[in-house]
Amino acid sequence: MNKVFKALNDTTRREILDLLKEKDLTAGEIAEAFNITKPSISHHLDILSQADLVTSEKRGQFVIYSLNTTVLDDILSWMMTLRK
Amino acid sequence: MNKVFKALNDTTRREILDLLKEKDLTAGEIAEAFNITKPSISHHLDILSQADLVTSEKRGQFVIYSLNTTVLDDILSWMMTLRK
DNA sequence: TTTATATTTAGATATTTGTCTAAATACCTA
DNA sequence: TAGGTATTTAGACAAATATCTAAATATAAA
Repeated sequence: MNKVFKALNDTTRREILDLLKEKDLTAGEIAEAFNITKPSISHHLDILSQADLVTSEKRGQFVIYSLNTTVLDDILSWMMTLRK
Repeated sequence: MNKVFKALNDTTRREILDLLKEKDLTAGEIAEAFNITKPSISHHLDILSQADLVTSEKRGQFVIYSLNTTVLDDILSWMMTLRK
């Protein structure tokens, strides 16, 4: 759960997930949505990947990112039991 | 949501919440559960308080901490819509 | 093969974070 | 009031983090 919480602890990364909720996007399309340089967005995507919150697939010159929410299940159930 | 995610992004703090799920505890009782100095635990409790994940009440020399899970609601619903 | 586009890697830097020790504050009890 | 216990505050420090620029890599197109 550590890596997931770490990945979620950043507004930009949470907004990236919100974007990917709508549809898969290339790294460049994601970067265009923010006032941050591409290398910085690439770094954010790497952290999201490490947490398995996104998956990526290379297609030609592009890298397409997709949302993966299955890793949220543990956090969700932890929070639910915390609420009891 | 920022402060809550920040507060949750630490194993010690999440374990403090787990402890408080069982029953209210004084700062000292919480500190005893960890191999960390009391000032450090106090700092963690401060971060949890700022996020409103715990409330505290002074009773004599003691400060009693309680869990407050209502601030998790926003996060929970955000995660649920992310899963769609 | 050369040039252009998409993305990541490397390295630097300022800020934030978790931890510590020492000191301060607050309350209780004799 | 004096001494003891509980907790927090202050200040320091090493490690982690978010960001940037410059360079490297990979693919596509001319």
